[in-house]
Amino acid sequence: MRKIALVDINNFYVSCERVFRPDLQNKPVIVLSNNDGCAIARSNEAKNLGIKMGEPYFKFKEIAQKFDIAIFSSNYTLYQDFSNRIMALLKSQVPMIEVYSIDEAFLDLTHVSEDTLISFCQNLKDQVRQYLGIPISIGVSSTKTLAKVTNHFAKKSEGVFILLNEKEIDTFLSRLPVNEIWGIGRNHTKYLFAQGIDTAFKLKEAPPKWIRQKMSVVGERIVTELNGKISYELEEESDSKKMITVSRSFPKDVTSYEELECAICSFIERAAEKLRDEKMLAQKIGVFIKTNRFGEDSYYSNFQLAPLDVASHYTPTFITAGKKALKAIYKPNLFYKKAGICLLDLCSHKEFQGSFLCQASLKKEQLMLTLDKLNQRYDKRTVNYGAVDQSAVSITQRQFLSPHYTTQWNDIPKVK
DNA sequence: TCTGGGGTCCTAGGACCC
DNA sequence: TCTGGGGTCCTAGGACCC
Repeated sequence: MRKIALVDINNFYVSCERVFRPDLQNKPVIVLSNNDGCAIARSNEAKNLGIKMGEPYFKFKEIAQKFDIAIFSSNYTLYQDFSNRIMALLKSQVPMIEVYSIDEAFLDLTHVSEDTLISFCQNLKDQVRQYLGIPISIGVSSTKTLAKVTNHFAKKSEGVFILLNEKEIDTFLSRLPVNEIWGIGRNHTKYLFAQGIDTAFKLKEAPPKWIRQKMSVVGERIVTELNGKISYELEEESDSKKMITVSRSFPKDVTSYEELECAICSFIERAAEKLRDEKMLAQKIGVFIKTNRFGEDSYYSNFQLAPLDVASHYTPTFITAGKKALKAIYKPNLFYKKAGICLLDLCSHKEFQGSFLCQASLKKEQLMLTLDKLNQRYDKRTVNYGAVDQSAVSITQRQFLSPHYTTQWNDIPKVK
């Protein structure tokens, strides 16, 4: 039988901060998101005070003061560094590991005999604690989904938990609300509850065909895994990224074009930097802007650019606006036109150009023309400045597009 | 007043080709 | 006025994850 472990770092960001602040052990601690917006990591003590994941800081500020909660702004560089060290340590102890996220990894422990499994895991846990000062939990079962379930119960006990016996698995599945299963989110939960499926065990017993119909293959795979059959294999080598995004919510509304342009240009620089780190090339770039999603009407606009078009040999051919954007432009207060112009500016941005095969492909005039056409199509509607709350730049990458694209990263001409 | 950021996968439906 | 069928590729949007 396969034995798959899920290692999860407990309250990861909080645990990192505590390494440098041992006085905060057993005290409530919270790490906030960008702009100190909301809680993204909570110590157990903070959880017990009722603070929810993602809760905005201004909503729990009073509680924080009253109970003397230690508050930290996030320090992702530090957390990533801790993560790398922990993963390296785990890697040195097992034949196969899949680093799933910054704070989680799946390990293949099939080689470990059942009677030594607990001590093996306990030892891993102790090592991470000893060398890095970080607490982890380990759950072991026969599939990834079940390992996730097991880890859930590991957190409630001593930090190591093993479930391999089917009867025992069923017992614990009966105790687990269906929404706690990996891959069952808000929407599926609502649907499943309406159907009377409220525990993991009931989902396990649900007819696969019906699940497939209602929840697509994704649901079907979950049910398969709950039944102890693998549908998600461990994947050791992570493929290269398919998308790179740099996005930010603004601390206050942005209402001028200059401000917006400035923000987007800095996103582009960062995105291009990441692209180079990955040694990849961009196929497409998109920009979106959003008005405040908590406002009465929330507008969203998304623009895409395809600078590399195989058929026309690198000629930039179109700017498209998504359906939502098309709908949105019929509403006032949207940066429709301005966002388009912004995109054009990006094309001449040196960071951006560096990520394409051929600078000559970026002809501003051509893009201007396309944009003009687009504007004509949607009428000379007056577009006012609106308040933009969030913006992003994303780059998508696809494999090299044709045999002609044999250029290596280093051969790409640098832009002066 | 203040509400994160970065990803993946799946599907329906449109565009396009022969 | 009638108006193929099958295949592939692409995109937007939904759902979910940490």
